[in-house]
Amino acid sequence: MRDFKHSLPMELMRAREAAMARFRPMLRDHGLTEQQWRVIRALVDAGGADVGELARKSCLLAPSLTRILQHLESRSLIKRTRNSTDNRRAIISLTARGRRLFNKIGPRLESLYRVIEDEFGMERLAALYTLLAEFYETLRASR
Amino acid sequence: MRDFKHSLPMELMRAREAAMARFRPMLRDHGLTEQQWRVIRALVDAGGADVGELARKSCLLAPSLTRILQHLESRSLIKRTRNSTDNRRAIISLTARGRRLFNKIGPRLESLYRVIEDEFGMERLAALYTLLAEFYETLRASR
DNA sequence: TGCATTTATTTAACATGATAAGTATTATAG
DNA sequence: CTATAATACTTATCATGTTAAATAAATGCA
Repeated sequence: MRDFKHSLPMELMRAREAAMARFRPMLRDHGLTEQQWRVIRALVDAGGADVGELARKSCLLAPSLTRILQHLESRSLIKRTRNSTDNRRAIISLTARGRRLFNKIGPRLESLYRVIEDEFGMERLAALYTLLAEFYETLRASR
Repeated sequence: MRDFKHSLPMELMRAREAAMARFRPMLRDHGLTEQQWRVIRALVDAGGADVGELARKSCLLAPSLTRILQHLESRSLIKRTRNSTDNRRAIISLTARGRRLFNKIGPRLESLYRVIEDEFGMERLAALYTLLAEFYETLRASR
């Protein structure tokens, strides 16, 4: 049997964890989890979205997102609007406070990211991105 | 700012999730989570280890591992022994039942893994492994 | 020896991951 | 129209992720 150390899901996890270890402390300093940050960032990117779209963009399962949105709403970082044509959908968007928080944290995370770029090299990083995207698409396509 | 879709941690997570989606149903059929399986597999690989070593090999945080070991022990899949020279350490090993479960599930997961190899290609898979390992080492080294 | 320090593991508290089931609203076949 | 199915969330439940603190045993050193 293939060596345990070469389990692909575990290698992907270790790589991800190595990266997140760089970002997590700063998010924590601002009272955010990495998942909460993903939601905020997805909202900046989309500028308002329903829960389903947000779940896809932030790679979160719907039940997790429900809880996260409750947290973010209680901190007044997001707000909910009703879609008048479809009352099942709740349209989520950032509050001014949410945008301010993004503007404060975003650049700092970007600079941490650039450190990784420098250490690992842009070319190899680009190669990694490409392989990851291809891997994802390959497995999705043949599902 | 860099496009949200190109967040490295998220790409790593998506790729991992795409792979795990193939494996998880079969593990679930046998009442195992992916983390429980990682522990069992690490124990087969090591043939008995203390909790710290097991945490490293299975990429689990100690508190998670503590709970997982309680579950596995209650199902009689693992057993604990005391290390006579250091009473802090608990030596964990598989029971006969644990080994039987591994022998039943292991080959089936292997064949699922080979499907992925076929779909994505051994060469690209090897390239991905290499990049992931290098990425992990790079970030670890400069921590 | 005696005691502060380190190491190994567990417990606690809160947040998310994963699956199934529930609820409300919209779409659709008959 | 209207019963029924599909859609969009939400709730519930159990397991794990993450951090901090607690516990207990081993080590180091005055």
